[in-house]
Amino acid sequence: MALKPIKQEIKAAVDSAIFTVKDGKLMVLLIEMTKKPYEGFWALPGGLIEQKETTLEAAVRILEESTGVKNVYLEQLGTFDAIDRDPFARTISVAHIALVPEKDVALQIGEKYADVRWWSIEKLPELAYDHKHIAHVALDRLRAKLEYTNIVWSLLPKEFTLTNLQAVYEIILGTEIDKRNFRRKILALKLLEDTGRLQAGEANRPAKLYRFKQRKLQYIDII
Amino acid sequence: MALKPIKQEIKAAVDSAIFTVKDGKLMVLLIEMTKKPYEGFWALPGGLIEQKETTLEAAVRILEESTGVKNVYLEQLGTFDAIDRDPFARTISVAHIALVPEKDVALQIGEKYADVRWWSIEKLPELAYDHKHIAHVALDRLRAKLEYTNIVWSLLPKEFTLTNLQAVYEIILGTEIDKRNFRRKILALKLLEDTGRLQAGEANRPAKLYRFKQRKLQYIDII
DNA sequence: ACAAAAGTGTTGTTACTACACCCATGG
DNA sequence: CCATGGGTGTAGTAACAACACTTTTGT
Repeated sequence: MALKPIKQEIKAAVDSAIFTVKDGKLMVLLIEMTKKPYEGFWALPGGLIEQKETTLEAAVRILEESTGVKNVYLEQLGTFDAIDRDPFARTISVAHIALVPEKDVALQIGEKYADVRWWSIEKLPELAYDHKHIAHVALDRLRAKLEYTNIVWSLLPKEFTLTNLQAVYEIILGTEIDKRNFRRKILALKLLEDTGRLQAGEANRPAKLYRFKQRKLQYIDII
Repeated sequence: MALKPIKQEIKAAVDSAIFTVKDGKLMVLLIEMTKKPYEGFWALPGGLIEQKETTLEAAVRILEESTGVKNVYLEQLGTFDAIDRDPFARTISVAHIALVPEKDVALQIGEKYADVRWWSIEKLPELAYDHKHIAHVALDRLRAKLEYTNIVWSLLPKEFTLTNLQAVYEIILGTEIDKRNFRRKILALKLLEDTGRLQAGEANRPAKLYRFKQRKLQYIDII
């Protein structure tokens, strides 16, 4: 398509903002880097894409390498390509968002990293490349999408109480929600079904367990 | 970031879905290709990105080359990277959406194309590569964004009547809207201001001319 | 005077917010 | 019997949909 053939020396990478809710906080997974000039910095898990894989496949691969999880929610966030975003080479990064239920995760410290762990999005360490920017855009997208889709399912175990669900909304949005109004609204959406079972073992009245009717992305009809 | 250095042979391109409203229809700009195997096919304007430009800069450049317009609304749509999307080489395409007011455009048939023209999105010709898919995703995004942002400004001239504005909504959304409800709602958003002037020369009562207070993207508060 | 588009209000319905008490269980 | 979180209803307000006639201009 180009008028004159252009000799491109551009690399294509993926980076993933992997979120979970843990200890009452929204967390993002970061890896600690070993190479200069970013030794000691943290970064979103990522890597170059291989010749015969799509960016989504690369994101799936990298997600499994760092967390051991499969079959989680994953979507493309966007492509970040500031010319100097990577000091080593001109690299464009196709960023993704992944959402995982905390208990599914078994963190794996790859040989190329110093460390891998969850960080609260409220206090992130210094990040390599443009990853602070990517993380910020990812968080905005997550918050927005919570409002008009059913993505929360991807952060919750198969069965959960309405209080669990409300807590996830409150944590991500950073707001308090009235319990009665929340329940009326979420049930009116007909996304959930009652499992007929109760949560046992707590020192209080047992809560009903619900599940999502569909564990895949649905847009909520605002009209 | 990669464990072993990977020899990548991946090219990075941009493609743009350039929309306008013309003759009461939503149109997209296509170029007719000259090279095999896509000779005679139409495609979204695009090209490889250059070493020292960002994808957004490349999209701006290509937009100006094909339409002569500058300073129009342009946003990244997403990256399309199916492995076999381009039969010549592994190419990932960062697709963009551009919105232009029809009267600003002076189409320019570049030397590398057989033809350039507007096509109604209702009846597109056969498209090269995965451009049918990209065009479809672009249209979905445009429709969605019409609902929660003020992007319409980018399709209208500086001054316009409320009827003009309503027509653009109806054309893009493909629905009819009640005139009274539409006016009440759009004015309540406080995005418009009355210019104090009237449209003259029509064989009917002259309509007030309005303009957007801000000609840049704003999100509409749903709350 | 006629055609053509501009402009304008009301009513019924539905969704949203704010708010406080009783219930079932474990210890 | 007490502490803990689970569960429920109502009233006032705001937003929305549906609907028809009068006004101003050019010809």
